[in-house]
Amino acid sequence: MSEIRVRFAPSPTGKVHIGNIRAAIYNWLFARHTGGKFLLRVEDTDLERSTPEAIAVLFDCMKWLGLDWDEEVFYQTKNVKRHLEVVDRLLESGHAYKVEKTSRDGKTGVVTMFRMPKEGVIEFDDIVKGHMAKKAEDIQDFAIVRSDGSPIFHIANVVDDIDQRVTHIIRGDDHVENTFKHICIFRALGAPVPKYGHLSMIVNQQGKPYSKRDGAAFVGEYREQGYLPEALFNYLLLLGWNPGDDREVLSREEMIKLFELEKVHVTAAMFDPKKLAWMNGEYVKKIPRDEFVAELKKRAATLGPLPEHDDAWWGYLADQLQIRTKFLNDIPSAVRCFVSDDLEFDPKAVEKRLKKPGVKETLIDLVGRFSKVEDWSAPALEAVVKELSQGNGMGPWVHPIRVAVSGRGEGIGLFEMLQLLGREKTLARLSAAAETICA
RNA sequence: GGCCCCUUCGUCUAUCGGCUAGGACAUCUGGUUCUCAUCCAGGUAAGAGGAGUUCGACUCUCCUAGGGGCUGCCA
Repeated sequence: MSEIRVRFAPSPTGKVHIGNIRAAIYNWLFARHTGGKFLLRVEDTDLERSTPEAIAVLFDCMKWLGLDWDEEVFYQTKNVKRHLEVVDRLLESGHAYKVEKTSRDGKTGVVTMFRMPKEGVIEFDDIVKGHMAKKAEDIQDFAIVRSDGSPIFHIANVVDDIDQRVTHIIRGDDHVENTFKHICIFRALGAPVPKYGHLSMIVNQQGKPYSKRDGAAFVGEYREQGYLPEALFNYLLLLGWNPGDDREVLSREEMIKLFELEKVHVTAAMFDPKKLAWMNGEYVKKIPRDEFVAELKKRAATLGPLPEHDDAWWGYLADQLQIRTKFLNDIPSAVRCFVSDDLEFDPKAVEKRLKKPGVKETLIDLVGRFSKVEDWSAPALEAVVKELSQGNGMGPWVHPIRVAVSGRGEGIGLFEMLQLLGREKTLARLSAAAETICA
């Protein structure tokens, strides 16, 4: 059997780091591309942090991004007995020994150490970094069982990989040194050594590993901020890989078809929130209209009860809004004027557009003209203002109207806005602004 | 300190010895437009430094500098 089996093996801490999830993405794509299996192993040996809630967060993030896994979830804590059996074998074969040690924090006890070869070179061909070699003498013996009898990462990780029949280990760059050690364990156990691929880190502007101090570092934060999972997925994928041509926005199918581990970059990549934001906008534009309408209603509803409108009305609003929405979280403020009569007036816009001489008269005049419009539609309303402007630009009318009816200086096309608002609200708001706000 | 790895526009990157060094984001200019956004056209901007190999080097080799990782009874 030469079936490819990869795994994502996070320790659940309640948050999923973007660098970590990128490793999951690469593993997943590699498995899907090669027709192999993508396994999930929960390294839950830290009982303090590995709560059911933390594990739920992990599953949730993966589902959100569409990272589905094959076979049952493997829990590391359930394999402790195996880990210790294997350590016994290592002890018997002389590959491990017990010794009394004092730890950094002053605890003294007997730990089990793995005996590293004392000479020779340990080497492997890393799928992304190329040939790697290190003299065995440069690596110290290392602990595999704590003085309290619990297995340590190195042994647990290797034994689990053997038990899960993992063929390719794709993980973070920070594990390269461990890999030299782990290869020695595989060999001592007579187990086949898997292939390795080490992924570079995602770094901040200073070139240091990207952390929460640099901005949103966890998947959940992007979700809360209204990023689309497809955009985050696509962006993270591009941070260290590209299809070899100019394509950047890729469908999941294209990603699977094109992804090759050999083409993953060795160098660390700086996280650029601006490009992620751009990509999010690209994906927002791609949302099918009916889905966007549903999203629109859902988010508009956070402002209060939705006004009664037919599907055509919502569809029209969605058409106007979708191309100028970068983040779904921007929707509430953009639709506030349609959902609520309690407008939030932007002081700057009010100052600039309403508190000017003559504006009051203009608005009152417009109320008169608009009330005579029979067909309350964007083109008809535009015709009214066009006539007033006599080809000199509609700015002097358009801007005050916009602020008067929406409270804001920007938004969807004004006449589309008025059409959506309807005659009654438009006239009422124009009059109200003229009476109470204008100088 | 020791060991391992890395180095093309501000950022993500293309280039697998022929380069007038291409694309995207960001930025700037112009156009469209009632604002914002979209869209369209265009501009600025890069091979860390030094040797070598070669007819020819961003691409290969070496050195230097700079950066990162690891050096736990963490994972």
